[in-house]
Amino acid sequence: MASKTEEDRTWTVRELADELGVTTRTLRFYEAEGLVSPQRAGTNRVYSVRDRARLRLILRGRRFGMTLPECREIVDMYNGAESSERRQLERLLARLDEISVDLRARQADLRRTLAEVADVADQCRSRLDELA
Amino acid sequence: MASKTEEDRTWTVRELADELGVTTRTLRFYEAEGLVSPQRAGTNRVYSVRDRARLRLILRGRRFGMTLPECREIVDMYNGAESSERRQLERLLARLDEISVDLRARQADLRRTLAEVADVADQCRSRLDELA
DNA sequence: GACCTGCTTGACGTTTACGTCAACGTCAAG
DNA sequence: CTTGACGTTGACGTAAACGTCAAGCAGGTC
Repeated sequence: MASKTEEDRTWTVRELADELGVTTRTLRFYEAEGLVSPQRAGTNRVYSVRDRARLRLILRGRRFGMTLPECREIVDMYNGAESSERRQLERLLARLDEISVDLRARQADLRRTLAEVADVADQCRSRLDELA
Repeated sequence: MASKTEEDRTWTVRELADELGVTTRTLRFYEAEGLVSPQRAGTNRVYSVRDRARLRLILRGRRFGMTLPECREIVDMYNGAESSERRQLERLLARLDEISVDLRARQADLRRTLAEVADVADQCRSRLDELA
């Protein structure tokens, strides 16, 4: 029996756009750029759970300042992990390593930034104390 | 005696651009946008240690996907911490709090991303093992 | 004094990532 | 059967963040 769980849920453009916090234009644009390929019900777009997952990945990439081509590279990789070509898998692993190096650098950068922000806040509080 | 340490070092546009990994155009653009205001030796720009610090902050912001206006807000705050107006300091503190909340969210986001990347890498390795 | 190097200021071009119409199809409700 | 609500595809517009000339000055050198 095909269990009809949330796996089968679908979304219209508007529904998904609203949920993801973007406009329908954005979703259509991403499709035109080949970042997602939702099914169609006649002429209308029907987004699947997988489509939604891809889009979430893309949007996260965007929040980190990645360009759309970069985002595409990432999402393409995610479903490339089921590849069966040895060569391909090795390239993927190498790329994943590069990415995680970059992400770790960003983490460190973030930590420093947070420390600095806290520092400035402390200076503020000191000044405020002086004024009291 | 004015100790002539590194505090007094200055840079030309090119020197600083090269060091920061941007073009001179970028530095001039940032100046036109009011993000930095280097001194002049005659007509030529002379960047100070402080200018450099501001620029590093701005560029870090950019790496995190902030817009230039957002970057400006940040750098302006950094030297606004020496303000003496109570009202101003309180506003600053509030804003700093917002920022650190945002940064923490990004941290969490980054952690998730790193975990996922590691996960995909594991899947890759599994597949490679199967192929052996 | 010609030449080169490095700086200057415009001014216009370009790319990215969408926004914003316009014009049209479609399906259920009244 | 018409009226919305929601969808569709172009096509053109736009803001941000620079890139890319062009034209010119300033100072050192051969």
